[in-house]
Amino acid sequence: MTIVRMGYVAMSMELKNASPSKTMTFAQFQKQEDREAAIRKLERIALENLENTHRLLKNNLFNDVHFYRFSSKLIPLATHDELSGWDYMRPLKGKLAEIGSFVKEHKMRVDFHPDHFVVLNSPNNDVLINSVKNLKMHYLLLKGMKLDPNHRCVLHVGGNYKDTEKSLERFVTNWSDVPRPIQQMIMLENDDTSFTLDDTLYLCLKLGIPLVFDYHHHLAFHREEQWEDKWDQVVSTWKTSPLPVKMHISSPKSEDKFRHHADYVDVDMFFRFLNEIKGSVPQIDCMIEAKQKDKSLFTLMNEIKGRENVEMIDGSTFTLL
DNA sequence: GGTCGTCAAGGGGTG
DNA sequence: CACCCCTTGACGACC
Repeated sequence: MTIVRMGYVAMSMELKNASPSKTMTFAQFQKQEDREAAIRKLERIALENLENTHRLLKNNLFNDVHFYRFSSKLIPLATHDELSGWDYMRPLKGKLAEIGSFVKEHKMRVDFHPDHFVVLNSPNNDVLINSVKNLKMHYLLLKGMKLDPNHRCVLHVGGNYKDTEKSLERFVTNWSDVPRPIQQMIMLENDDTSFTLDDTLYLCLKLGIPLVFDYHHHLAFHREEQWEDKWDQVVSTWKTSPLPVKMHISSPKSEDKFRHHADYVDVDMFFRFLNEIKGSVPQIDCMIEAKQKDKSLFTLMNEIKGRENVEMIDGSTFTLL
């Protein structure tokens, strides 16, 4: 028996005018004559993004959804070089605390997926420094929400640079330059071009990092490894985590665009995975990465309802018998 | 009111 | 090395 809890990413296809990712480009910022006024504008945008995030969380509660990935674009230009003196957290404190209490009150799981230019295994030191800076922003956001930052940020391993082994070892070397509190915030995910489940598992076991298994990525990119043989080890990377095992679920757009995410999740593909791991963990949290976001979650739940080895708990959670 | 090029940020692949 | 692609949502210039 395993409890399965579904979540979705950042934005809603059903709630209107609720973007948590509004932005201002650096070009626009520079065009403003009055720098202080331009910074106030950035702050207004960030606050609006947080207000919409709060609306989305309330909407999630209404729809029985308790697992959600925040946008990583909440604060435009937060870590841009030209804005280094800006205390972007100051105007957001109140709203962040409010969001945090809401999350805790309703026992929701929330996390982040920083953008792809956060690369911890880069051979370029500036890239590493900027990556840590960006992760620090995520850390401060979680602290502002008064949430335990442990295992709230999922990352890819990074670049392969045509040498998997060296690139994995560079991850290990660079890892020691990452401050401890930020290390503890991180989870790693197998990707679809550079690092397989085996590669990622090597780092996770060596460095004590939880592994977020992406089933679609694994089908798109693997060597000889069978994921079923590795599953127990994947689960073991979560031993020290206060949170349930997490995975990503999505479906290929088409045969020739296999890596691209489809609008919805293929329920049969999902159950091929679930039936294999059923009973191996008390609970698993599945993050849906589909173009139709929350809409694909609701559609999938409707399809799941009809299956025989399923007992519904609520609109986004079920027991797999 | 709708469409399309552009945007801070990295890396992969091709020629 | 030059160039375009990936991926993402939103902005804003333009029609």
